Amino acid sequence: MERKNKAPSIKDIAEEAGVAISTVSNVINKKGMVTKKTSFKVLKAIKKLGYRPNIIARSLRTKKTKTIGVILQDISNPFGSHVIKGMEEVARKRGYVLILGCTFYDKEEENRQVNVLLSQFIDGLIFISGYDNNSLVERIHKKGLPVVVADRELNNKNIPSVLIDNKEAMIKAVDYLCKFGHKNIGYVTFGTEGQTTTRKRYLGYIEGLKKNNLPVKEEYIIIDESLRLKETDRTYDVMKNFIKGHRLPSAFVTLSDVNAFGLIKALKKSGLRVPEDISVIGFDNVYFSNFLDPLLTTIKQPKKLMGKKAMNLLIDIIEKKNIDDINIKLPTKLIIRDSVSYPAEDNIKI
Amino acid sequence: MERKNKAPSIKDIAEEAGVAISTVSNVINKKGMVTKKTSFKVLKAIKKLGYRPNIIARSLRTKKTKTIGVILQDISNPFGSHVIKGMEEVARKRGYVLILGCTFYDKEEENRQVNVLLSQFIDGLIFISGYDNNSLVERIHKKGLPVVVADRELNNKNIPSVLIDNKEAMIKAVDYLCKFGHKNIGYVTFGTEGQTTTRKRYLGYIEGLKKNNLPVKEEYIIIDESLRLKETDRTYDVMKNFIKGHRLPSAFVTLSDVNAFGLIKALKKSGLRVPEDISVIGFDNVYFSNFLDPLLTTIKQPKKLMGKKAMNLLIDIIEKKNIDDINIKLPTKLIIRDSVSYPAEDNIKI
DNA sequence: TAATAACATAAAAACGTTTTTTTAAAAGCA
DNA sequence: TGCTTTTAAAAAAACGTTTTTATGTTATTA
Repeated sequence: MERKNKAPSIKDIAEEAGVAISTVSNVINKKGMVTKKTSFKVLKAIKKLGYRPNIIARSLRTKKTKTIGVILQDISNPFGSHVIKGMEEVARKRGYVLILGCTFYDKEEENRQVNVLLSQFIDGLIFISGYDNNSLVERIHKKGLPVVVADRELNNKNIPSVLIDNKEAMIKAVDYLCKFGHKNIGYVTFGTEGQTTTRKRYLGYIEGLKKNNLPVKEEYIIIDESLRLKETDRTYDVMKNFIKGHRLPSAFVTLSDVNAFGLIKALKKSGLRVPEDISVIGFDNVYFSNFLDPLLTTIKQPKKLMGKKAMNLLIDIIEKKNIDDINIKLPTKLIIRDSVSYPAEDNIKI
Repeated sequence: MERKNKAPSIKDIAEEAGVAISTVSNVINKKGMVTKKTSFKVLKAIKKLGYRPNIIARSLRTKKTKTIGVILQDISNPFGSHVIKGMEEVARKRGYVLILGCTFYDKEEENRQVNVLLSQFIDGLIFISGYDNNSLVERIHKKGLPVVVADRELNNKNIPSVLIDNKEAMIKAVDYLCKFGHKNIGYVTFGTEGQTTTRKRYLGYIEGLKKNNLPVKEEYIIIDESLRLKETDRTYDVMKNFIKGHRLPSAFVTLSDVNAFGLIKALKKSGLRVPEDISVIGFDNVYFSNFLDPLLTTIKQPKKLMGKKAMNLLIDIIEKKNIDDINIKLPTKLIIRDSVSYPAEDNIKI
């Protein structure tokens, strides 16, 4: 009397409807020729048994999984989470599913993740803001797996990408400070190599100074690898320390908003006012930039849009749609708020 | 002369090594009996051809996909992204892969997502902070698919869950304000029904007042459904508006930190000081709570831990490990910073 | 030494689809 | 009518694994 409660298969439907398996398949996929009458019978059986195609079996046969892998460094970072948000939205709407892998800034982990995902499991891969592991991405690309790189500049223009112009954006930031008459502009970053974003932004900072006929002063450039991980916390610690005993510039540019947050906290705790004593400008326009005190002046990156564009591009490639440009460049914008003002008397020292 | 560049299959390995397919399988899975010698031959062939098992085919046979679905409302929310971070970490370490679905607070979307994931595709499902769609989760549970609910209280204690005690936590917040002598304590939330978190926290607020012999004053309770989406922005707008023309309490409790951020901005823009004029207490201990001005006093939720616990619980269930308790309760903690002080003269009105 | 047990491997079946091939019936045409 | 073409459906093959069953050695035992 007992009955196995297995999910019905296409075979069960075929039996129930009294037709062949292939006919059921044809009905499901609207392929081949099948009369209204048989189609109806099949549809009825499907409904009756509550049948759902097994996507694993389907994938095995079609070699398509409708699954897209996304590898990024840290999902809890506000930049990353907004990019993912855009990706997820597009994937879902286009019938794909998104699988997420975080590398936590670990190069080995990046390799491992790629290997996991590459096991003939995903239809395509998006790399977002990993290391400049050109060889890794190129290996995948050569293998024939559709891949898109987001927020990272590759030399190989054959690899599809979605980017902003980090250098140009950073020049904008420096220009803006110069308009206020700042002559001593510091820079806070966790590195100038490794990732194209950090490198290009640093280059933009340097070029911005040159463009405005300002000398590069090493003493105002803080490069600290340890900021990478707990970005805001560490920036606070490092800058708190830096502030005592160092000459300070009249303004700081930071690699990203989260660094700016830490910097501003450090400045305030040291008795300095922002922007009256020191101006600060961020990068990213993270949501909370607009709730800090002072509201943070920053460079806006279209985070969610970047995610959407990257996902659309990838799926277009997977589905062999016509594509005009595989290297998409997104605009940035200076968001003027309250953290920049005129320089105080030159070069404060506590 | 042309050669198909297909990935090698187990069959190719068998041929290369001169053994049967089943033997190769046994070597790969360390099952059955196979001599060192054959094993070596097989391993050599695997290496030579760069063979990797096709997980789709494996899944079809074993009925295990090593894939876990996670449904949450919004990945860009700092609470959600930290929970996911914890989940991803555990999943990865235990050999699973995480697929992500966002519902954006849309009940229909929630249903759709579940249906997508349920197509015999995932080994288990984690629901985090969705609507009180008891029936939905129970349907899944009854179907036999391992499921864990995080950050949401269900009546049915047979369904595994990982939670905090929202009510008790909120009472702590009210208690703390009362210790400072606050008699008029307001509450800001986007709803008191729908999600258990919002309901329980509201109940905690009410019970906290009672416990401290304070009357519930409707005039100080702001419930605004629109806060749900752009939480901080909307809270700012709504509270900015509320502040003019209303009597204000001497302190506010908020549903979550992101609401507190908006509230504080609104208070400041209205010329009020926090905490000198009005005290504010948040909920979540989002990373940026520690960089606001003033640093936000708040209730800490172990976000990442919640993600880890939920994922571990789910995988334990999937792998039929021994489990002592399927309803895990995580501790909360009051984090004392700078946004709470003694009440100013009673009841400010601008 | 012959029967049996243990071991190592091979062969075949199964998972649930899609795709290709085959078959049978109906329709079209000279 | 008899032959070809078209149409609809069935049957079989294939996808790449794991699992079950079968087979042939070698070792063990009486």
